Amino acid sequence: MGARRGGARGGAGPAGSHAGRAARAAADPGRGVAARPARPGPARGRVRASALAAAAWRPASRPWRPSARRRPVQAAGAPRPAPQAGTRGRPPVPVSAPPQGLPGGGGFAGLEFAPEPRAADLGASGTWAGAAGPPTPSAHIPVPAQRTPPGKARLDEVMAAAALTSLSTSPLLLGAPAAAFSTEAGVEPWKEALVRPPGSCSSSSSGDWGWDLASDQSSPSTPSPPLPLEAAHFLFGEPAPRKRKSSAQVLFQCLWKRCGKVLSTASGMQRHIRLVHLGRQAEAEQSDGEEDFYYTELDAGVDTLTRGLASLSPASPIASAPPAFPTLELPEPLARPHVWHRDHAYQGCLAPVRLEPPPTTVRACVPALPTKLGANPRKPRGDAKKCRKVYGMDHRDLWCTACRWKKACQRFLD
DNA sequence: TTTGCCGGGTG
DNA sequence: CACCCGGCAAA
Ligand SMILES: [Zn+2]
Repeated sequence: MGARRGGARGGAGPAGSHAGRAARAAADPGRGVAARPARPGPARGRVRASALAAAAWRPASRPWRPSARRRPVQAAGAPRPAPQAGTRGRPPVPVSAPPQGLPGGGGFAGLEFAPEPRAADLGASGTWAGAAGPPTPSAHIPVPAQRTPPGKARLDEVMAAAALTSLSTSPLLLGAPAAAFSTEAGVEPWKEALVRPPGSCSSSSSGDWGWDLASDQSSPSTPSPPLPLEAAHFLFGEPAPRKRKSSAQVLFQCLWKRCGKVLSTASGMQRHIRLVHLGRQAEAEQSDGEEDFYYTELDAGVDTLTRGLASLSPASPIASAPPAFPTLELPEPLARPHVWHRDHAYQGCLAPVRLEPPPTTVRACVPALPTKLGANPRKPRGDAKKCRKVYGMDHRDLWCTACRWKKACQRFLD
């Protein structure tokens, strides 16, 4: 029936607002996407950023998936139509433009001012240059081999014993992760995200995809959330995580973002995490158990490991898994690094893909539940905060396209 | 109340 | 197709 969609909810925008998008659309020549000023105020250059982002985002394979390319990408000096008087229930948002919220040279601003050339540049390189671009990581598994001071990777045998002692301590799931977040992500996550220039995504270096907020290079001591939450979730949600490991050999895998390091001893792993990721001085005895969160154990020789690897292979037949949930896909990307790259060219390399082993492992288990739930129509609802929550209603232009369209978020998948 | 997003619209 | 939003259920 619709028809009523004149947009203009009691909201506000009298003038052009009226036909919500209609107006905008008309006034919006080149742009299609981030054209949304999100609020009556004139949106500075901000748009450009998201424009780029949106323009490039493209899930590998997902529901309703918007096709990769949207309209022609923005016109250079396109004056933003601005108005768009909150067609939405933009309630109490008299706030001022976000930009000013930050210090002059502040992160957010950085992007906004991105000079056109830059933008164009990016667009180009981000999109295709990837091909000729950096060989990137081995295009396979996240190779750690990047930093990790080769120096002090030794005394682990020694500490093993000590570490084992503290190993038993149950992880303080509340403490560790929470703390990690509060450190920086506390206030303005979006800012942080933007701070990192889009270019850095494809920063040749070694495998720098996915989230790389302030993780390593910037501040080793301030661990950006690797995936503690997830880890926790699966640790608990899992029906029978560790079944029989008595006979099987057990390995320990680092869950840190793109580390995935596998060690044979828990202590070794703990030390690894403490040193490399937590930035602490490896003193096993002082371990508060936080490390426990950043690694998981694998059943070598058993499905866990096997499967994990399997899904990493280009030919991974995720088909086997129940179609209930969007499994973690990466067959394509892996097969064709180029495409892969393109994916990341979007929105300041937020968090599109996490094709690391850890999550994989998790995934392998989760879907097991829904098998029977096939009848269940509705998905449980993601646990992660989505664009809306993260960026807020103001800054809507920072949301991923999906979110803007009220679709399932693509950037922060569950 | 807010958030996430399905389903269904529009051009 | 891109884009938007009503409206519901979960949080
Ligand atoms: Zn989103």
